[in-house]
Amino acid sequence: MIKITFPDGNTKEYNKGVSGLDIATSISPRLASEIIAVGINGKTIDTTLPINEDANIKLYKFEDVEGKDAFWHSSAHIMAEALEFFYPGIKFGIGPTIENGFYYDVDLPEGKTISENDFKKIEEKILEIARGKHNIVRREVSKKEALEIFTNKGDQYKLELINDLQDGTITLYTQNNFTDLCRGPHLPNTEFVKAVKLLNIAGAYWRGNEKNKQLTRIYGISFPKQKMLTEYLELLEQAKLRDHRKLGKELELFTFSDKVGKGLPLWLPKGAMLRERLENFLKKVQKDYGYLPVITPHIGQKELYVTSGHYAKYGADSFQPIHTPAEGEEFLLKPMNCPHHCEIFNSSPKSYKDLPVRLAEFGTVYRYEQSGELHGLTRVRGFTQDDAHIFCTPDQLKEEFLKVIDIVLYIFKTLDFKDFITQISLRDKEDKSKYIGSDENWIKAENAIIEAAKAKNLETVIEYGEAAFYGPKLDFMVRDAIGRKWQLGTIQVDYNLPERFELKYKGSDNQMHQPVMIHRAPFGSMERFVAVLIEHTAGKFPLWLTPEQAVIIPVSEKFNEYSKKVLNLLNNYDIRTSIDERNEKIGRKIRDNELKRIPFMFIVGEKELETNTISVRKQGEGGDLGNLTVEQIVEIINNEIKLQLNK
RNA sequence: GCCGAUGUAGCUCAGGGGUAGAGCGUUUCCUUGGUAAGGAAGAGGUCAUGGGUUCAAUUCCCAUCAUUGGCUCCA
Repeated sequence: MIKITFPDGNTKEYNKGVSGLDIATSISPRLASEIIAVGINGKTIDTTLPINEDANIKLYKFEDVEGKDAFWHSSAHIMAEALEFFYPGIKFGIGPTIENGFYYDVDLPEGKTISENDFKKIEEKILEIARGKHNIVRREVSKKEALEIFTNKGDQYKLELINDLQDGTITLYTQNNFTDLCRGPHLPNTEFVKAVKLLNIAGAYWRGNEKNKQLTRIYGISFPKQKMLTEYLELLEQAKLRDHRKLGKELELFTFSDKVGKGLPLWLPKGAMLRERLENFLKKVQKDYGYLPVITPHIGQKELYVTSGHYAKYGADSFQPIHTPAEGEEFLLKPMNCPHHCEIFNSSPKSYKDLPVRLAEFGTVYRYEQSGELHGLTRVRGFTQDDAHIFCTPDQLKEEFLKVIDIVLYIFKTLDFKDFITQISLRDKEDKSKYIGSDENWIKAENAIIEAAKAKNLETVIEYGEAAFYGPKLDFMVRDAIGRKWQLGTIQVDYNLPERFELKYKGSDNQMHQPVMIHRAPFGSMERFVAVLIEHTAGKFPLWLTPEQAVIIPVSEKFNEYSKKVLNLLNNYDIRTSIDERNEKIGRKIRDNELKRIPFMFIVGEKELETNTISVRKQGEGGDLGNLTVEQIVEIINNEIKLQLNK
C-alpha cells in the first residue's frame, strides 16, 4: 500500500500502482470524467500512469493551468493527425501549448499550401477523431527505436529533436492513427475535446532561426465544452473593439499616410491634445524630482553615433546617413537621445557638487524598424521618448534609481495600470558579443538593478538577452488588447556611454572621476503609451486627460443662445467643452456623443433656461442625473480630476 | 527582412471577365424634437499602383506599395 496525500492535507491508502484516474474514480465518477492530468510530488503526469510510492497528489481539471496544458497539447496532436489525413507526407516540427491554445509547425508536402479556407474541414476532422474516443497511449522507447520510427516516416525535424534527447527519456504518444514524439502529459483519450477552432496561420522558422527553413505554423484553440469556445471567441471580438488602431481612427486621435511613410504616425488635434496633457503631467512630476528640461536636434553627426556604438550596432540597418553638399559630411537621424545629452553634460566642467544632473527631454527618435514589425502606434519608425538621463556618482546610483522607480510606479498608479510585469532585462548569457563594455561594468550595472528592484519589493521576472546593448534594464511591461506584451517604462544603468563620451566630474578628492548614467523613460514612448492607454481604457480616458470633457446638447435650436452662454462659462472654468448644434433630435445627439466617449453631456432646454441650470448626463451611465448650475458641475468635475491625480 | 492573408465611396463591407452596390457618415430640404439612431432627396469610386492575358480586366496572372496575423529583430 502507498499513502496518497491530497492538497487539503487528507491522506488515503491505495494499492501500489494505482493511477490518478483510479484515485479520482474512488472519490467520484464525475471527478474522474473531468481529470486531465495529475500532479505527483510537483511533477505533472498522465492520469493513467501508475503511482508506486507515497505521494502528494493534485488532480488537474481543464480549469488548472496544468490541465489546460495537457488538453491543448493533446489537441495539437489531434490536429496533426487531421493534417496528416489531408496532407499525406506532411512533416511535423514542434506542436506546443501556448497561453491560449496551441500551434503546430508543419512542413507541407512539395507544392501543397494551406489557407484559412481549409480550416473548416480540418476542424471537422479533428472533432471526428476526438469523438472516436481513442485512447492516447504513452510508450517509452529507446533512442534507437525512436530514430528508427521517424526515419521510416521520413520526418527529419523529429529526428533532429530526438538526437538532442537523452536515451531513456524518450516517450511517444499514440492516438488512433497518429504517433508523436512527446514528453506529455496528455489526455486519457481524445473524447475530452468537444470544441476546436483554428485561429490563424503564419510562417515560423524551424527552431526560431531565420537561417532555417520556414515552416507553416497553424494556431488553434480547443475546449471541453462548446460554450467555452463561444465565450472565448466573444472575448476576442470584444478585444478587437478596444484595438487602438480602430479606436484611434474612430476617436480621431492619430492617422498614417502612405505619402508620409509607413510607421510614421500623424497625431490629429485630439490625439495631440491628449498627448500634450500626458507630457505636461510628467513634466510636472519631473520638475518636482529635480529634472532639468533640455532640447536637442533631430539629427547629429555620424561620428556622434560611432562614438556611442549605435552606428556599429545598427548603422547598416538604419535610416541611412544624410549627406550634405560638403564633402564627406554625414548626419544621422537620431536613434536615441543619450549621445546628445552626454554632450550637454560635457558642455561645462562638473564638480561632484553638481551631481546628480538629470536632463529630461521629450526627444523624438527615428529607427528603421523591420517592416513586418510595424504595428499601429505600438511599433513605429518615428516616435517620442519621454527620455531623461541622470548623471550621478556611483554613491548616488542606488538612490537615484529608486527615485526613478517611484516615478514609474506613480505614473502607472495614476493611470490605473494595474496589470504590469516588472522585468529585469539582462545580457544574453551565451552571446556577449552583442554588447559593448567590460564585464566588470556589466556586473556592476546588473547588480545595481537587481538590488534596486529588491529594495522596492518589486516582483520581478528575469529575462536574459533582453538588455540594451550598452546596459541592463528594468522594464515595465503591459499587455495590449490582443494579449501582446509591450515594454512601456524602462530604467537602465549604464557605465559604458560615460566611458565612451569621456564624461568626467571632479570629486571631493580633487581627482577626476567618471559618472554613472541612468537612462529612463516612464512612458517609454508617447506613441506606444497612448496606444496601450487607449486599449486599457477602451477610449474612455480619465477626465483630466480626455480631449473633450463635456458636450452641451441643446434640446432644439431655440436653446443655442443659452448653450453658448453655458459654453462661455465652462470655458472660463477651463472645462473642455463644445456644443452639439446639429439639427438632430436629442436622442440622436446623445447616442452620438456616447459613442464619442465624452464623459459629460449637458442637456439644455426650456427648463434649464428658466432655472439657469444644465441637465447632467454621464457617459456610460445613461439617464438624467438631475439639474445643476454650471458652478456646481465645475466643482464636481474638478473634484473628480483631483481624485484621479492624487491617488 | 521572411511566410501567409487582405486592399472596392470618408468608415464598415458585399459583389464580380461586359466600365460598380449596401449601411453608416457627409450635403441640401422638411422636421424644433427632453436623455442611445426622425424623414426625404442628392453628391461621392480610374475598384491600391504598374505591367501582362483577353475583343473586353475592377474581376484572371505577375510585380510593386500599403495594411494585417505570425516568425526573426528590437537602441
